[in-house]
Amino acid sequence: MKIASFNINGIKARLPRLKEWLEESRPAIACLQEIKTMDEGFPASEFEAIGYKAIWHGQKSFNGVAILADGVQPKEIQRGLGIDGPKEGEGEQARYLEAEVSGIRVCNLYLPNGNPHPGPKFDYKLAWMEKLRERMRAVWIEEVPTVVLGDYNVIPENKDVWAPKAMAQDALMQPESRNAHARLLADGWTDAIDTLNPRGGVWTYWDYQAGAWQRDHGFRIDHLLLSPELADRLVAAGVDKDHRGREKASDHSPVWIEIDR
DNA sequence: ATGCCTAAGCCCCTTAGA
Repeated sequence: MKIASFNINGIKARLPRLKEWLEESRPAIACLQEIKTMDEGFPASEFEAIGYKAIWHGQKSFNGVAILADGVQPKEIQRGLGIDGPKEGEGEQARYLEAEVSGIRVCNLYLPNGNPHPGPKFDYKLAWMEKLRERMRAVWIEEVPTVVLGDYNVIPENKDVWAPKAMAQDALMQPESRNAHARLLADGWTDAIDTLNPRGGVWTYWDYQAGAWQRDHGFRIDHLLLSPELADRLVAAGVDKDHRGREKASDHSPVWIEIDR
């Protein structure tokens, strides 16, 4: 059974590519980030037509997350983490959606980028990570097979970026960001890609600018963290790298795990 | 030191991304 995460950077602009990927790789569960549409604009019928049922949490212009499942309706558990955005009075951003699908708890997230650093957006990122940790701890004690996946916007270690020096000032790899991420792992969660690729050098994102894709200047910021109940069933993990090189591609590639049963 | 590139909005420039 394949479970995937894909930051698609706009569901309207990406729809042909997204459907192509779903039909080619046929994940049982597909979590999307940055759908960049309000709830009304979500193309649910397009996914129904190829056998996927969905739940989604949209927002105007930015952010937005969705969970698709092959032939079954995801059962929503929670949306949002109860934390307001960094601008005065904007309310909560659409960055978190949790569901149960086929006996698996699926927590789909789009973590704040946090640039520029330092500043209110960086503070928001760190506060969001604390909220996420609280939620992960609450799910952990339920002892259900759980995957917490999505665009974490954190480069965990120097082996996860093409040139640490080039990114040194970026919010994605500040010590505070890394420490907050390390605390999640220290709670016991298993980073699926890292466990199977301990030497690093695996990228999930390549910038649109400066020929980053052609030069393979990427980094790893999309992660799948597994609870012990699911880590025991992990058989493979990978990145659908070739999708980054296609026409009208997202700047992220899909990442996935294969689990037993 | 800066732009590089892309998506969306209410719109031919700004905001946001990472």
